[in-house]
Amino acid sequence: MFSVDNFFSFSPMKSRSTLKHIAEHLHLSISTVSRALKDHPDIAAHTKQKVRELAELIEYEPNAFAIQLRTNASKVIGVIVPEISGYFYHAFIAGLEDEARSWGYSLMILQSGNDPETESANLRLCRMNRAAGILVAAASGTTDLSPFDRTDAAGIPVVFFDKVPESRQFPKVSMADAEAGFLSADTLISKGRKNILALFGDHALSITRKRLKAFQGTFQRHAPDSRLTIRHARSQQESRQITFDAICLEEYDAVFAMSDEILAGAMKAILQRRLRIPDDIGVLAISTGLIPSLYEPEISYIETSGEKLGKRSFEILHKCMSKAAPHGEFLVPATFIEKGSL
Amino acid sequence: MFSVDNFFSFSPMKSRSTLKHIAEHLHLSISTVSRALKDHPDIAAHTKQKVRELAELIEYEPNAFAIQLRTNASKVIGVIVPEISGYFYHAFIAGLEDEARSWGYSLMILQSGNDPETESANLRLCRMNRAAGILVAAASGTTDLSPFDRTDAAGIPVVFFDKVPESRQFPKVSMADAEAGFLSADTLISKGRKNILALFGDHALSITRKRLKAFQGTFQRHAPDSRLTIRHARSQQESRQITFDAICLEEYDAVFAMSDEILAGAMKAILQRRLRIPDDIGVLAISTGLIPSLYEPEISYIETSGEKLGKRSFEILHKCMSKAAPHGEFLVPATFIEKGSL
DNA sequence: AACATTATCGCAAACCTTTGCAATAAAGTT
DNA sequence: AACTTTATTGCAAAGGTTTGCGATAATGTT
Repeated sequence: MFSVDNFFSFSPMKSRSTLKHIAEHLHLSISTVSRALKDHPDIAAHTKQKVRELAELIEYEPNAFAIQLRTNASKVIGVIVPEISGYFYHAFIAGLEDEARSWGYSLMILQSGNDPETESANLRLCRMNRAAGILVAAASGTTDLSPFDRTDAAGIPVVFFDKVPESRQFPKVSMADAEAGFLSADTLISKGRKNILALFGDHALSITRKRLKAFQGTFQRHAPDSRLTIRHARSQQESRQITFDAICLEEYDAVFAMSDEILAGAMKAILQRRLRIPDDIGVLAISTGLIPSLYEPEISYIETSGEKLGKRSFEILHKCMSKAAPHGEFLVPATFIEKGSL
Repeated sequence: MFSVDNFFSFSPMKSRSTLKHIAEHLHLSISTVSRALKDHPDIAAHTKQKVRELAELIEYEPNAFAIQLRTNASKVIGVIVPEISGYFYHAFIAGLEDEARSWGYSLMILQSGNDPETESANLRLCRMNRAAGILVAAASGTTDLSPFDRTDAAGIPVVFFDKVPESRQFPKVSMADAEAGFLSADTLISKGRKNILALFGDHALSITRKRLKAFQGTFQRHAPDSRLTIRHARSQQESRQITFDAICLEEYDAVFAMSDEILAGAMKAILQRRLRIPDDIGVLAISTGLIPSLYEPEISYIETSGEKLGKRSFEILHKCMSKAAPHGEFLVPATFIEKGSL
């Protein structure tokens, strides 16, 4: 019938493997070829056979651009994060990619660098590429939500995660911060820790306030006689300094760190003072899990899994994309992972 | 002339802002509008003015699909890595994104999970999406390079990074492993360490062999009287066990870890034995930088920066995309970062 | 006044695929 | 024999943009 050679002699390889070429060499119409390849019932079995054979032979691969133009939809999900690196987002992205791939979607990753302007430009990119949906961890400076409105109006669902704005307009998925705070306090109480240095992040951040509120509330309710020393740190260095000063001044039962960054700082101070864990001092953190696994003994922690958040976020976004618009805020539960530090 | 209202009354917002609509409402042809928007000299100044105004008013955003179909090229770079998370790749991706964005490119991130089949599928995805170029950290099981050939034949440049195959066909960019090995040895020697426990990864990996060879060679040449204990570990746990056993049996000057994972294991053993750094024992690692910064004192390390590798990789790929095909292997230099552990 | 130049702009094809509908031929039904 | 079904395939439009070339009118040149 035909060989690879004489096919290619007609059209030299150069990505010229289109429906049209298959059609020409089989003396069929483009539409027939198109239907044959997607197993349309209208097409005769022997025709399908021939088409499939040639398609395989010349390694036909559909042109995504044409399909996307025709259907005006892509299988790409835009992801906008302040930074890819750092303690948290890469885990999120990994989990998200896993889930997305199993549904046939790919990820388009954009960093905002915490700059609302870049964020807006990235959003525009997603619109131009007709992303199927967008996941956003808002830049800390973002107050104007109109760029997101525009995206939403263009029919591209937007779901916020982790750093979510106040607005109730968009679906949001975040860690169960209150639960994590509660669980932290509960764990410390049940381990009999009474005199605790509790390190939190920037008080301006809602995540800090949520965790702190639940943490304090739980102590007041279930162990009002405990001694709680609350401190706030805005960086690893600050956390270290605060911890060091504190443990030099006084003996604590335990140190609690509300995040990986804070934990890293606190651990430095503890290592510097050469305190024994858990005998001299107990340690508990809210964490993604990597950092706690680096010490000896490993640090017990309340897990706020980036992977899980990623998977969950995709689920919510996926619902949004299939017209069944969910609404409100969704929480990824926190769980206690026991290691040897308490 | 016209108002927003009566424009929208004609065509209700629904992402219907195309060149065609601008043309109709301005009684111009599509081509004129297209040219006006890209400041083509053929178009009269006042026409450009009007077009731009309306375009802005209705928030015109070009349809990327149509452009890509027309030009058969996208501004997307495919990135295939074994895993996004882990000690290294997220830093790479972050650096790459930074550089790519400044050139107007976006990233499409795919995980292979170290599975050659998934890798091949991801490659196909990149082809279908006519990626402008592809960066690949090969899955460890990948031996058949034909999927990459096919991509290359389709006119999409492929550049390998980090995990690079033996083949000399594709450009490769990787860390200067030999240099890192040399630098490590040199640093240990110049700090006067004589009895060293040196921990390396899986000997089957080329990265291990390169670093080890340079490391050993340097000692033989510059400090042949040193006592080197070489050990191989395939995981954090193994590294820890090996280190623990070793430092229980004998007193070492220093511990050297050839990677973050190995370092993490070694540090656990050191912490467990409560050895003082750097007095009881010195520590040096080849690392990305995050892990060493978590201990007290921070660990000195030879930096193999994922960010830098990302930026460099983009540069090489960028050259490939502009027909100036570079060739061979490119190395990102390693530098010594001094902290307090030696 | 006849011609050449310049400034603007529109036509139409091309990129590749999908899909409603029409067309054709073969087979079955009365 | 006239008719309806069924099976198979093709036509053509649509999706939005880019671009070579042709068209028109206005201006400049001899």
